[in-house]
Amino acid sequence: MPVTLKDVAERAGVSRSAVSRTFTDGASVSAKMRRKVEKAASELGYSPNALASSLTTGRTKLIGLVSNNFHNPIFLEVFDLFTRGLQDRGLRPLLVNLTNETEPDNSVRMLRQYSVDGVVVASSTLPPAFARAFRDADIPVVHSFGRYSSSPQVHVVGIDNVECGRMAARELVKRGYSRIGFLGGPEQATSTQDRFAGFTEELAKHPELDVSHSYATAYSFEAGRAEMQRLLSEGKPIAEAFFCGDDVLSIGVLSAVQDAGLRVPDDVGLIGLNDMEMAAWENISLTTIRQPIRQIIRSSIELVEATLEEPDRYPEARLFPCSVVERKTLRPAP
Amino acid sequence: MPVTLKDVAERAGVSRSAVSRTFTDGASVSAKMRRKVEKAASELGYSPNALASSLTTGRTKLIGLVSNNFHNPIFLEVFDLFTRGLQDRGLRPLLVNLTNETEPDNSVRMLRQYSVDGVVVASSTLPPAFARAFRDADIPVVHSFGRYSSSPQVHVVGIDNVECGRMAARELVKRGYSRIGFLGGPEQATSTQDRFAGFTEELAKHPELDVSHSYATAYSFEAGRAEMQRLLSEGKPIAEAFFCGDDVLSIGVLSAVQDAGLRVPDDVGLIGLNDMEMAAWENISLTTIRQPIRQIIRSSIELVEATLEEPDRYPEARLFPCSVVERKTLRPAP
DNA sequence: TACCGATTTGCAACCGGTTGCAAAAATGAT
DNA sequence: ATCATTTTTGCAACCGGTTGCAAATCGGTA
Repeated sequence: MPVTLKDVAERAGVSRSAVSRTFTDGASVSAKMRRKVEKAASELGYSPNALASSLTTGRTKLIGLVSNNFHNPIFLEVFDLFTRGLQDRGLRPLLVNLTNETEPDNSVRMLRQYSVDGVVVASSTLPPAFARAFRDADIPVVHSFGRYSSSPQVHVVGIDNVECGRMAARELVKRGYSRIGFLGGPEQATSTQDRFAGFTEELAKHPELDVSHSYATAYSFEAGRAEMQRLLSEGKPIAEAFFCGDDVLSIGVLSAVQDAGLRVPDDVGLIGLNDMEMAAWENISLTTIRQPIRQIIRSSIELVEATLEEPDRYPEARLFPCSVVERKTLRPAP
Repeated sequence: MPVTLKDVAERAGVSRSAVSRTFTDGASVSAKMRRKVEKAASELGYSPNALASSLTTGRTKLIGLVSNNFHNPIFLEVFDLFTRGLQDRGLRPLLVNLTNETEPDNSVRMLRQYSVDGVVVASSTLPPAFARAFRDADIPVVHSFGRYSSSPQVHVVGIDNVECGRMAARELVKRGYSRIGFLGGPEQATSTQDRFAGFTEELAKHPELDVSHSYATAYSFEAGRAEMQRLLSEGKPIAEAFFCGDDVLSIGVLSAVQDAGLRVPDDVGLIGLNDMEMAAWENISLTTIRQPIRQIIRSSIELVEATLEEPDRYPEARLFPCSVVERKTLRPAP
């Protein structure tokens, strides 16, 4: 039913190769030939089959976009930026939802079956081994928001989560809090682990402080809210200020705190991470650490594209600096 | 480099057809043959090339997922449900981000080039003609959240937006508001138009009421906030209660109202539409009309799958009922 | 053992394109 | 007009699979 190369060739009275050449740029076709073919093609409404051509060219222009975070609103922006960015370069995002799955095997097999040119793993929770599985299958891969390592085995683009942990700690210390809490995302998430590591490392310089920590089960509003409710219900006094693993957690925490009749920042201080759109809303006004999402995604796309050209490119880590955005959920420094 | 059918056939000492058959279910292969082939295949790490086979079978299992709403958090859930649902059925979502584009031509061409088996248009703003362009190109299509019509030309799954408009109007009348406002999404969006139509139709029964309307430029927090700020800055008294086109708009409106020092629901009443997760947050507690997202998406997937089997299936509209969820942004009925 | 029908297997053509190579046509110089 | 050179074109093989058909094998029965 659909019109093929052969149909166009017959209509134009030329060989199939001629038609193929007019649709591949850089090929040698005379102006006259091109006109003939284009006329026939447009009369028939022909457009070349990308998958058939991928068989011989070895390029599908498909990029696997693998993520496991479909509950954090920041990821809507992540998907928006990734899909737009890829489209603008003529690449097609094949979306893989990894919810409830932590082994790479299925995704690797599936994306190999579809001959994707490359893969972007967009996740701050999956371990480096996950992205490595793609490289081991000879699929170019970039891990966005992944764990930084001084000797990365795959390309990583993101932030230095350990440094962010330190940054949050310094901010809380500066403001004179003495009972300080870490309320992280899932304990298995690499970003949680790294932020916690930096946080405690920095606070170890201040042994007089009382430091506690706990974990939410996910990077989501509900999980943050539930974890704070649990802390409050234990009856023990909670920390004066918390570094929450992520803005959406912070906002959940905020709602639990307010429900309990406590005031922010007077009774409880909060600092988040991400600077999502909502953090700036008037009735939230979350003090947070800004993660430069747009730059990370742009750079990820550039890197994956470069890796398509040069598959054996030496693994690289690209880190972008974060900074504190001061709003209204931490008390001022004394 | 990657291992092909031929490699496996040679290793197992059988014909290529034999290998092909062991990997297509329903084909005639003896147990002995199957064992031989599977052994060779697993030794070589073979997995069949889905795109090559699509050439002869005519099925790619790719489904185009087309959307233009990457700013409304509800769509993160929409993408989550769609991708999971499609994956569970062995279908692969090829995501198309339509931001800033309203013509279907590019998407149709691109998705035809990739031989998608079907398309889901997930958008409450695009007109029926958009989805029709896919059907005109002989691509099975389902329009999710699209405009209902008594004689649909393509499959539509969603809600009766006109009825939702009526429902909101009845709710506001019931509570005794006399100055009533409609604050919709973009004026071109079909959902905005339909909700407004139902809303005014119902209010026409109460000529004593003072009804006004205005539009935000997008279904987003910022747009809702900006539009309410504009209304407030005009100096004229604003309505006592608003039907906002969508929850995320309502929340933007809410923040502008609170910034202005007004109290909800005492000074201003709000009713939204969607019942997104955030609407239930304690510090928002939005009274809203619940749209059954999960059912709509599940049904859309079932319908698109059915249409793959039966491309000439008669166009169908599937509508799901909505209901008011009462929280704290409307005053109680007198 | 010979014969019959049912299964299983391989051959070869095909899906919709691309591309190396050699033949054909066009171009330019003399 | 001739010839050398460059450009354009078609042939045919190939990409990685599938499938109709006929030949080969199998199992059972007479």
